[in-house]
Amino acid sequence: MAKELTSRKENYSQWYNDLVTKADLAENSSVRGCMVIKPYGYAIWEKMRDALDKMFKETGHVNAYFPMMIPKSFFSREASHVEGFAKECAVVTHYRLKNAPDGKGVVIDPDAKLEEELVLRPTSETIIWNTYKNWIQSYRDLPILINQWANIVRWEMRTRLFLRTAEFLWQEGHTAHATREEAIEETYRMIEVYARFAEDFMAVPVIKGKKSENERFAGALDTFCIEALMQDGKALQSGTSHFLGQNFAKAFDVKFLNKDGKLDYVWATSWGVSTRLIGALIMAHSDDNGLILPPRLAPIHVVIIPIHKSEEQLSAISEKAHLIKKELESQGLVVKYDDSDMQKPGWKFAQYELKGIPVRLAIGPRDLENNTVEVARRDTLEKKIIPVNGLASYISNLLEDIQQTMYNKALDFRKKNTFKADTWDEFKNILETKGGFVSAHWDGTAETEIKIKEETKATVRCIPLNNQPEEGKCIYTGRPSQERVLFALAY
RNA sequence: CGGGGUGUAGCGCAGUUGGUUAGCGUUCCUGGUUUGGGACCAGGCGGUCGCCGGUUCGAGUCCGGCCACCCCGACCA
Repeated sequence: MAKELTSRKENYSQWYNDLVTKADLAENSSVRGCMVIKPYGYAIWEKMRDALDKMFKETGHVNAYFPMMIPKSFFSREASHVEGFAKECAVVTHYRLKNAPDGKGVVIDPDAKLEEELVLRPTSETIIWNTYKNWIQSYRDLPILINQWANIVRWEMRTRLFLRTAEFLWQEGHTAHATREEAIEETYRMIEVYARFAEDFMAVPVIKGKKSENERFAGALDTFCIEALMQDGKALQSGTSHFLGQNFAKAFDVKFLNKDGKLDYVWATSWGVSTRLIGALIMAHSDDNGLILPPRLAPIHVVIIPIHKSEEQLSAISEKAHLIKKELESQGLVVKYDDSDMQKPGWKFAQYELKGIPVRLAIGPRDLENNTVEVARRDTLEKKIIPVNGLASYISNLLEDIQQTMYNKALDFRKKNTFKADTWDEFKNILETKGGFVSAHWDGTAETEIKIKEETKATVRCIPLNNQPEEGKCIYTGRPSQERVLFALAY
């Protein structure tokens, strides 16, 4: 119906772009590669942020804030970290503008050159570990369990709204521990938190796994991730948790006195999810009519639309609608009653479907007579006439059902699009014809992964955490392998 | 940074070998009729044709330069 939306079949990425802009989530800004997150898109982010923040607090973390600008020299401390980010750093070199000599506009004041350039954070490990150094002296100061909600700048070549932009919002947790075991435990704990969030709130099933050497975070010993499958068969990395070992402690000389009175370097983790999750949410669930939002992240749960001919009818309907609204709100739901006379009901139906509001109620003269409402659920587009009596409990059950149905549908999709490949031909064939996750043996070397990537564009998304050991041969080199890993084309 | 493409009203586009006052759809505004799946009629607002220069009696149109954006690659959450 949505006459303005490109269909997924016709052009998946155009569909995505159309959807993001037409559902009013975000738009491109006048700064190349940077997006404006519009109120509706930001409302979804706020829901995500609130849920995650609560989960972080429940696992013992506190929030803090570190500066956006980081002295350039900090980046040269940890070698692999620099290498990972050097190519995408924006650098502040001056601190003053002045009027142009010709009177047209302003120019950079050459006299205001910074002694040391500042880098807009692509991530905050360096500034944070430079700070932690001053906070940590003994094991009694540990652990430090801090999270920050912040913006990040990474100068990307090609950008797409939410999926990859030059600036984006995220949270980054940075923890410091006395022992290796404790840090590793924290790394696992947080990947679990992310997986739980993705599945319980976003209704997106994810594979928890470990990254290959190629895909690992620059500066980490191990990177764990959650990977989700999108409707076009491509994987999207949706969250990462890194075990940083003592790399940053060594780079920033952060030592503590342990119980035995000996100096040791501190163990670290970092973990993050970003506004990219909104991209995952869109691509996992939505259809050709528009967004489909899981109730637990929908900014508005229920929209009520009156259908009337006369003013008298409208006021009678409004009266009933307000009662229903109040009752639903008392159950903690966010309800919008759209009695605006600007658009016809049909237009509103299409509009709220585009915006992905989980439940729509329509009330017309017939309903008034019968004391009913028409209930439409967004995920299946099913419509039912329901008595007003007991409506509130019906709706709250319905929202639960929608949440669950969406998850099941996404899980089913992933199952149907996860394949095993045992030969190189099979492997290539699946990637070319079907997409999805391909479970295959791999010899574990970076060289082989790179070769496979060159020939198929697919990468090792992760080595699943719940993997069963299995003797096999690498799909590419034939060398022995102990377990299957997941390959996919990725965003 | 390579290859391709596009810049004309808020959005989507047309504009012929150079020729009057630059047009169509949509959105928007006004009034009226409508309202159970994207209504209709009438009237109206809205433009430095990406920018700079050149050719010409005359440039959206031809020439030169620049800029921006999009798509495909390399790079990445």
